[in-house]
Amino acid sequence: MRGSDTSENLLVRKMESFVRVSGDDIAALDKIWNGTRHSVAPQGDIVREGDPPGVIRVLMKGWACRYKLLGDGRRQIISFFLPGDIFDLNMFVLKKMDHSIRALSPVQYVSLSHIEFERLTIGHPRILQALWWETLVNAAIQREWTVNLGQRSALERLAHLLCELHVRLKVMGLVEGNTCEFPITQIELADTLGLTAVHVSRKLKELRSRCLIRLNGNQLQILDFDGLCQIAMFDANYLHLDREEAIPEAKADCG
Amino acid sequence: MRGSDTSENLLVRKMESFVRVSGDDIAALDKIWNGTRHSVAPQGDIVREGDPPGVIRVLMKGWACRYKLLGDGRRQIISFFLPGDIFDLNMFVLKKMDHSIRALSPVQYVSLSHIEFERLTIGHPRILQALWWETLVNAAIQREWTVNLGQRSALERLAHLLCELHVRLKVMGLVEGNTCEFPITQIELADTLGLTAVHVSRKLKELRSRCLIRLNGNQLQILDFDGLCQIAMFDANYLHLDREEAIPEAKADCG
DNA sequence: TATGACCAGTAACATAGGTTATTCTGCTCT
DNA sequence: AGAGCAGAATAACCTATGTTACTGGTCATA
Repeated sequence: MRGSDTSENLLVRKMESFVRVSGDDIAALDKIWNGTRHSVAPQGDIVREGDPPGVIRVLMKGWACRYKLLGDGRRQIISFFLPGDIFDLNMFVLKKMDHSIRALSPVQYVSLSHIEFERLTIGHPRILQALWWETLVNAAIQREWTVNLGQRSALERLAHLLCELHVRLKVMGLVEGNTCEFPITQIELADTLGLTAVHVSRKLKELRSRCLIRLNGNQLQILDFDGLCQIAMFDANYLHLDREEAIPEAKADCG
Repeated sequence: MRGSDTSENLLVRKMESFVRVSGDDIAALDKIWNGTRHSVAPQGDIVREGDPPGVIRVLMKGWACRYKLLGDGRRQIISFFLPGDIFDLNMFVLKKMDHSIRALSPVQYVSLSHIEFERLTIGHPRILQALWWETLVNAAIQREWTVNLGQRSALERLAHLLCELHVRLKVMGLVEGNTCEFPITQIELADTLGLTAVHVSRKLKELRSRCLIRLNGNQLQILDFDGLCQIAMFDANYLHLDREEAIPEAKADCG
C-alpha cells in the first residue's frame, strides 16, 4: 500500500512508530528529509574506520551495513541499515570511527550536523525521546546478533536474520504482501552470519525446499513466517515494538 | 599498587579515564559511591528478562554478566560487567528488559534512580559526557564481540576475550603486575564464546602450553600479552582509550 | 570422616560447517 | 554476438568443534 511510495518521509514513519508526534514535529522532520541528498553506489564506503565521526545520517533509500575487517581480510558485517534508519547518532563523542559503513545497494541519505541535531531535539522533546528509543533498540539488536552468532546453528541463524529484517521492513511499510526487496548477496549473508557462502547457499536451499521462503534475484518472499520464527526461535521482544501506538500488522505475525 | 584498595571510588576512576573531572564532580560521585550497598551472591539474578527497567546500577565489587536464554535452555552471555562498570543507563526509556543480568562472583553495587541520575548530570556536564563515552564504548565492545563470534576461531576468540578483559581491568587499576582475579568457570567462558566447556578446556590448555597465560583457580596471569594479542588479532582501538588523559600503562602493552 | 555437588581434564568418536573446484546463469561492455 | 565477470548451485572431501563418558580434585555439609 504505502510501501512503494518513495516520497514518503520514512523519518516521520520511524518516529511515529515510537511516539505520537505533533504537526510541528512533522514539519521539522520534513525539513530534514528534504535536505540535500547524498548518493552512494553499491559497495561504496560511506564511512571509513579511522575517520573522525562527522555528521548524523538518515538513510532514505537502499540498504547499508556496518562492517569490520580483520588483518587477514576476514570481514564481519555487524549490522544492517534499512531505509529510515539513522546512524552514528551520538558518535561525535568519540574521536575515531572503529568500523566502516558501506552501501549494499544504491543508497541515498541526508545528513545532519551536530548543531542541526541539537536544534532539532531541543525544540522537539518527543523526537528526542524517539531517537533515544531508536538508539536503545539498535543496541538490543546488536545483543540479539551476539546470541544469534553464539548459540544458533546455521539454519537457525539464517532464519532468524530473515525474521528480523522482515519485521523491521514491515514496520517501515516496505513489505508488500509478504514480499520485500532483498539486495544482499550470499557472500554478504555469509559475512553477516559467520558462515561461508557455500553453506549459506545450502541452507537457503533448505529453507526453499521446506516452502518457507522464495528468493529470486532481489526479491524475498516469506511464505511461512510462523514456520521461520519457529526454526529461528525468533521472539520479537528485543525490537521493542510493544509501545502504545504499536503498528498492528507488525505484531500480528509472530507470537 | 592501588589495585587492592577496595575503598577506592572506581566510579571516579572510570570518569577520570574519560574526562578531567573537578573536585566538585568528585564530591558528587563520592556521594553516590557511598550510598546504600546492595549485595548479590554468585549466580544470583540482579535483573530478570521482562522486568521493567528500574534503576541505574554501578558495580562496586565482583563481576556480573548480561545473558539471554533460548527456549531450549541454551544460554549466551552477552557482556561482562567489571568493577566500576555502569549498567542500564538510559534503559528506562524501554518498558521491559529484553535480557537478564546475574552475578558471576559475590557482587556489591549501588543504585541510582532516574531522578538522582538527572540531578547528577544536570549539575555536572563533564560527568554527563563521561557517561556518554562509557555508553558508546559499551556499544563498541558489543560490536567487537559480534566480530569475535562471527569470524574468529576458538583459540582466537578465547585469546581476544582475555586481552579485552585484561585491558579493561588494567584501566581500572585491577591488575597487579600481570595478574588479576578471574572468577569465571569454563562453562561460563563457553557460554560467552559460543563453544562447549570441553573445547574451552582444550584451548585453555593450548594457551597454557604455549606459555601465554597461567590460570589457577580464580587467578589469571598473562605471561605474554603481545603473544595473546597476536593470536587474537587484538586491536584495542574499539575501547577508545586514546583520549588526551589516556592511562599510560594501558596503552603501552599492545600496539 | 563420609557424601554429594560442582568443576576441570581428557579420551574416543560424531558431525556441522569449511574448502576447493567445477558448472551454469545472467549481466555488462564492447 | 561474443567476451568477461559476478553470483549462484552443487559435489567431494576435510577439519574444527561438539558429544558422551569417565576420572579425579575441591569444597561444603551431614
